Amino acid sequence: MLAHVVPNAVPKVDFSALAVCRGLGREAATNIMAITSLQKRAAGETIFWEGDPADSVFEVVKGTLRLHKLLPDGRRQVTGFLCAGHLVGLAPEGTWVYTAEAITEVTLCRYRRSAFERLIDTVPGFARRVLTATSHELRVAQDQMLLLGRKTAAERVASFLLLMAEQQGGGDDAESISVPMGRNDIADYLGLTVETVCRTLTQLKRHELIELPTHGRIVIRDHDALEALASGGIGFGL
Amino acid sequence: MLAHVVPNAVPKVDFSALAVCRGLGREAATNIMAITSLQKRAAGETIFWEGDPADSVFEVVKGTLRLHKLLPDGRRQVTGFLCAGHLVGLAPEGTWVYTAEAITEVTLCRYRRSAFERLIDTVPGFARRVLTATSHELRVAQDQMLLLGRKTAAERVASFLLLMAEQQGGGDDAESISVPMGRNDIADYLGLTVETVCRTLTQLKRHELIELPTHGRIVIRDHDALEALASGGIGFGL
DNA sequence: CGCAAACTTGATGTTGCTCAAGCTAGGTGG
DNA sequence: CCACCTAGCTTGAGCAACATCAAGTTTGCG
Repeated sequence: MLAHVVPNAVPKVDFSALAVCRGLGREAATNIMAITSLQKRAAGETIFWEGDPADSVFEVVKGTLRLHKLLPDGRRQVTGFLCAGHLVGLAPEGTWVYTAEAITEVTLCRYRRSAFERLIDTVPGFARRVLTATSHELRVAQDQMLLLGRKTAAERVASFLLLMAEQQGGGDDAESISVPMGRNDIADYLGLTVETVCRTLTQLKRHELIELPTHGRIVIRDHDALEALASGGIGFGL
Repeated sequence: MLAHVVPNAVPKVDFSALAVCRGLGREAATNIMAITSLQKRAAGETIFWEGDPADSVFEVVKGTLRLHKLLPDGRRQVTGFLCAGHLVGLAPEGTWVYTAEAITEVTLCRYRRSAFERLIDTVPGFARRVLTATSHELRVAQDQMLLLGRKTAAERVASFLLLMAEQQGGGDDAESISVPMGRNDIADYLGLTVETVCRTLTQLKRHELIELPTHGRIVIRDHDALEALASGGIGFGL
């Protein structure tokens, strides 16, 4: 309907499929659609920078985003990867507290923050949905704190692979998962270096827990062993 | 020690001073007070365990809580310290995702979750307040991810001291901050060992950035230097 | 005053980082 | 269509930061 399309024309999108709309009535969904605009960004583009004024809320419609924070000397921590259905910018801070970049080509749905906040106050059930989403992010962040503070390199990589597998809602055996982010991104997400991530993946391959068929794809051969490894169980000499 | 107290029987607590009430009208505050119960816990007591069913929301009224997660082999990550005014248990998960323990003697205000959720849906502005609080937790968690993933031991300890100082809303010079948690807790919060925390504190003392007058108290002598250190600036040979 | 728990300090060990060098895949231009 | 070229990936050797192990030392409490 009133959805503004910026900057590239984006073909038919089913607005009622947007995550923010799920479970809401037709009228509420219409309210939301009325304040959206769609954007398409190429892989590698920056959506916003840490420190910039934040007047929008984004929903990822398609593709994958990477969020990160920097130290003055350039050390980087990736705080999360967002795939379709995730919201970013819910915090009522005045400025962004991380930088967001597109890993793949990305389609975003943008809401003006002020309008979004009005919805929170007026649409029944909407606040609960947003609160649930934020709480889930917080829970994930706490799991990541355990990983970063206390897990070994092998445990971190195993945890990451399982997280990716789960996100892609796979069955259990012989999952082939898509890994759109580069080794550098994985390393900065896990608090390791590229080299350590590579070496660990190679080891996992050698032990036949995974396969590395092509760039951007990893096959999980032994889900159970990865789980055991991820939570600090058996070591496999890793 | 499990002093379960009916609200009205505890005259000394000013309910309208509870964090959840701030900014709400008299009627809303009355609604909230009607669903509370007060608890007092001794230092060292566990409030709830990771994995236990979570049917409550707690507000810390007095004292300090410690939240942590465990790996099967006992490695521990402290995910946060909560002092007066903080809420815990907002996530709509069925079970607790961390363990909460009292560091000092603690006074808690307990809300039944179902009643709390009804407030979210019915009291104007309440959902926003809760969402704001949760978003803030998330922001803090992301800062901690940067710390755990990318900062050196000295940077972590400096960051921690500044965080404590800020929480106690001090002025800038010669702050004496209260550090109720033990070295072990600090270590598990920062992803270090007790020994490393001790050594680093000793070094900071040697360089006259801090003083260690008594247990449970630290004096910040050079706030600026600590800030520089915390964000990876100058090294001070640390 | 004595005791246990927490803290501090020292000596040694190991994980993951740094630096350095190939390797591979995918994209580009001839 | 193929050769080249570059960015990203992989592997290796040596090293440093922090962990581990092992004593002391202090503190607070009974």
